Order: sequence, then C-alpha cells, then structure tokens
Amino acid sequence: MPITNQDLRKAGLKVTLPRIKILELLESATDHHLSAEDIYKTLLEQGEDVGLATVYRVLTQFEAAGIIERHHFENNHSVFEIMQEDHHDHIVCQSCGRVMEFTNPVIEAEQHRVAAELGFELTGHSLNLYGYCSKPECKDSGRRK
Amino acid sequence: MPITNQDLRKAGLKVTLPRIKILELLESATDHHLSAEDIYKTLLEQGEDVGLATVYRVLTQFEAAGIIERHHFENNHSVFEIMQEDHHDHIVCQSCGRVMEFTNPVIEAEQHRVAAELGFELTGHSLNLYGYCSKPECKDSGRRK
DNA sequence: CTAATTGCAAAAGCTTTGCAGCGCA
DNA sequence: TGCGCTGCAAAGCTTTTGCAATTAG
Repeated sequence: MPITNQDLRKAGLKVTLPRIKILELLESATDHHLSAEDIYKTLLEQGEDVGLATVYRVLTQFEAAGIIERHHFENNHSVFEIMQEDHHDHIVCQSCGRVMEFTNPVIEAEQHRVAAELGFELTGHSLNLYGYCSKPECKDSGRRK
Repeated sequence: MPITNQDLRKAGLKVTLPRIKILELLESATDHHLSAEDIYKTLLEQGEDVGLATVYRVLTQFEAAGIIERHHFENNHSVFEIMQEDHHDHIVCQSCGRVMEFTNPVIEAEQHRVAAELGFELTGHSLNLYGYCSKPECKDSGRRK
C-alpha cells in the first residue's frame, strides 16, 4: 500500500510538494532504489523547482520516520527505497547497476545465531552481493559509477 | 605470516618508508581494522612526516595488489585490514566501535545459491552485522563517529 | 640515472548547515 | 498567523588529483 498524506502527518511532517513528489518517485521507480542525485535530477527534468539540499533533508526525515530505508553500497553509492513489510537483502550488478532483492531465512537465522554466540545484541545488518547479472541488455551499459 | 618487502616488490611496488610503516600499523593494530585517518594520525604521532594523500594512495595500491581489503561500514566509515587466508565477515559494535570477525559456511553457501538462482555471476559480497557488544568496558566509550 | 613515489595544496564528490523568505495547517 | 519547510549558497568531510621535489633500484 502506498504511503498516504496521513502517514506523513503522523510522522510529524507537513504535506509539501517536494515530499509528495519524492514519495511518488520512490514508489514508481522501476527498480525502486534511487540515489539522492537520481531523485534530484528526475525532479528537475519534470520541471519541479527543488533544491538538492531539500532532497537530502526529506530523505533523512523519511528515514528517521521509518518510511524509507537507506543503503550504502560499495564505491560510496547510497540509495533509498520505500520501507517494506519484510526484510530483504540486495544483489547489485557491477555492470548495469541493477539492484535486485532477495530474502533468505537461513542466512537470517544464522546471523542471529552468530551475534548471540559473540555476545552481541544485534540491532541491524547489511548483506550485499555484487556480481554481473545475466540480462542480455546488460553489457556495460555505462551505468557504473 | 607478515607481508615482506619481497611481497611488495612482487606487486610492482617500491619499498618505501610510508609503505612499510603503514603495513606495520595494519599488522600490529589491536583490532587490525583502521581507517585512512587512523593511520595518518598515528603516523604523525609517531613523528613520521607523511601526507594524508600518500596514505590514501598507498592503501589503494595495496588493495589493488590484494595485500589489504577495504570495507565500507555504515555512516560512510571505511576501514582497511590485511588480507586474510580465509574469508570472513564483520560484526561492529555501535557503542565502542570494536570490530569482530566471524566466518559462517552456511551463510557463505547460501549466498552462492542465491546468486546462482538470480542468474548472477558473483564477484564479491559484504556482510556486516551491527549491534552492541557485551564487553564490560564498553559503555559508550565515545568512539562512535 | 630515471621512473616511481612523496608531500603539499587544490579540487572533486557527496552531504549538511545557515539563512531569509514562502507556505501548510 | 506561526512555525515548519524550502531554495540557495556556503561549508564540511572524505577521497582524489596535479605538480615539483625526492628517492629507490
């Protein structure tokens, strides 16, 4: 279900144009993982008059409100996505930049076991796989950062 | 076994003071995970006349030569460590910054299974757990970034 | 000797902050 | 109307690059 204006208000955030637009983008993106820059450029292309600083501020607020999630991939590339019901990890194509999601209960369980074994109270984790995807249209599409 | 001068030469790198010092630091650090800044500051404290740019250059060359490994943790904190025989993942204490290593064959195997399933040729991965460790002396030691 | 390496300073990302004006509730 | 929000510009950080001087082999 999409994020509603009510959800924003509940998070103590006013319903403003930049916020609505950014949510729309994140919800509609083909692979719904976008960087701040992606969002900024797309909004400019759509004729919106928005500042990059606002994009960052809004994304940070959304993250704090639990509306979106931020991921740091390699080469310092950060992307954002709408928070999902179920947790999932990511696999990123080094060639075309495509991001796919997957869930794996076995890995999940092992992580908790490992943390417990080492005497850690687990608060979070990130698992990212990197490789080359098999899509025919993916032959160094230049998306690399 | 420690990295030798021979290893450096074999990698096409001249044996210079900064390189030796940086290797020494990485090999002797208590938890052998150091950031570029850590290394730079420590060298300065030791009275070495070295530039931060050199530290970054050397680390990058070492990484390319397969001598060290770079990890991106959350909040854009990068650390480096000597390359080990066996692959391992990391668990980081959010409070004291301690980094521990662990290996888990089950997770390892699952990762390959998942990648294959999604049609990816796996080239690398990073798994980091975050939490709070149970060491008594770890009570917000202020190391947080 | 001479190409590799270094320190310094400047530049290049990416992200955050200060501020005056604008706009949602 | 009032405080939150925004765009702009400037500043902060981490990392990289240009360059002349230095050094390993």
